[in-house]
Amino acid sequence: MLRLNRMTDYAIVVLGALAHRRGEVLATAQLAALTGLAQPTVAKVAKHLQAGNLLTTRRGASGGYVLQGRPEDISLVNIIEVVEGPIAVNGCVDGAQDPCSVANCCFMSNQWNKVNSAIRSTLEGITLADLIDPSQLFTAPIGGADTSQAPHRPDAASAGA
Amino acid sequence: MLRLNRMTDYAIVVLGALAHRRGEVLATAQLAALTGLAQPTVAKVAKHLQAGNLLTTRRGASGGYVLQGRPEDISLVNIIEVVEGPIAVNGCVDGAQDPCSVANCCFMSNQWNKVNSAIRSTLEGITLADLIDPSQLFTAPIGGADTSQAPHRPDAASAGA
DNA sequence: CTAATCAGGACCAAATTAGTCTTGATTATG
DNA sequence: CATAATCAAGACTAATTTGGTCCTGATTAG
Repeated sequence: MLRLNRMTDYAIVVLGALAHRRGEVLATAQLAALTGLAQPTVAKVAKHLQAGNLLTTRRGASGGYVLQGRPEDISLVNIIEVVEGPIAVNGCVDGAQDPCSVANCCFMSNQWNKVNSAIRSTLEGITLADLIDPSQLFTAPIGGADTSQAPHRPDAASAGA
Repeated sequence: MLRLNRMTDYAIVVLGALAHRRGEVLATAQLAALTGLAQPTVAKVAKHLQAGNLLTTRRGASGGYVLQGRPEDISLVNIIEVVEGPIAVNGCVDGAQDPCSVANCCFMSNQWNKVNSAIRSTLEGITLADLIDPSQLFTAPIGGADTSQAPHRPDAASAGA
């Protein structure tokens, strides 16, 4: 437990693909092929990332997405907060989305804030560059049959067929 | 996001109450009164904690629960893992309850394990004693009207009435 | 013996999450 | 200029998870 959303996982995989092809404009279809995710899912994730300025967009024919900034400069906190909102172990920490309603939050609030910022700074120290191991990443050609190394593919069957 | 279960919050509050009355045997009814939680909820949480050896039990009339061990020796990881199961930011880390099905888990698995153990060791350094501030804790008498300082009370209305 | 209390689940309801689909705006290309 | 490709935005549905309640049985003090 203490899980990340699956969407966050997806986001990281998508960012990984973009990082790998730095500078290239990749459309959702290409990203879907690279990551093994379904195309609508890629689109949904990309929307979040776009809104969070983690990638830039080019609309229209031959449009797509480009990673914004260097992988070493994108921290896990960054990605998580763009996709899931502020990190908050419970409703008692500052910035929680559905704050604990008791008083100005309960008496433990102060302690929880410490816990939260401890976790936060841990995640801040980890970057996209750390997460992706370029030597193993996305070795399959676009549209290739071998997407078997792609992570998290709930729709792996259709992707593989 | 990256939230704890509410049950974990409850567990901590319950443990806090037991820590405050160290040595005393407290029944679910008393714990409910102290914490402002509903009695069945206390019972449910206590069951978990009992199974995880975080508290000892005395059955029968005038039975109840006692904290097992010192608050300084009970870490947050301890509590979380007893209530929620192993800490796992996603299905790619060792010990996850619903492991990612791809290969022996995806190529990022190794990185995720690092992230996970970073978080884990952060939480390992925080104890029950750190979380509860004895000076403000559970000042209301048992059954007293003033439970307004108790945290997380979805059923606050009934508790206060 | 009786009443109080924990043990262990089953069960239901509500909230959240994941995933799909539709419609509309934008732009490269011929 | 027409067309096709592509992103934008969000509505909608289905599945899963979580939270909370309740019931039945075992244990034990008085």
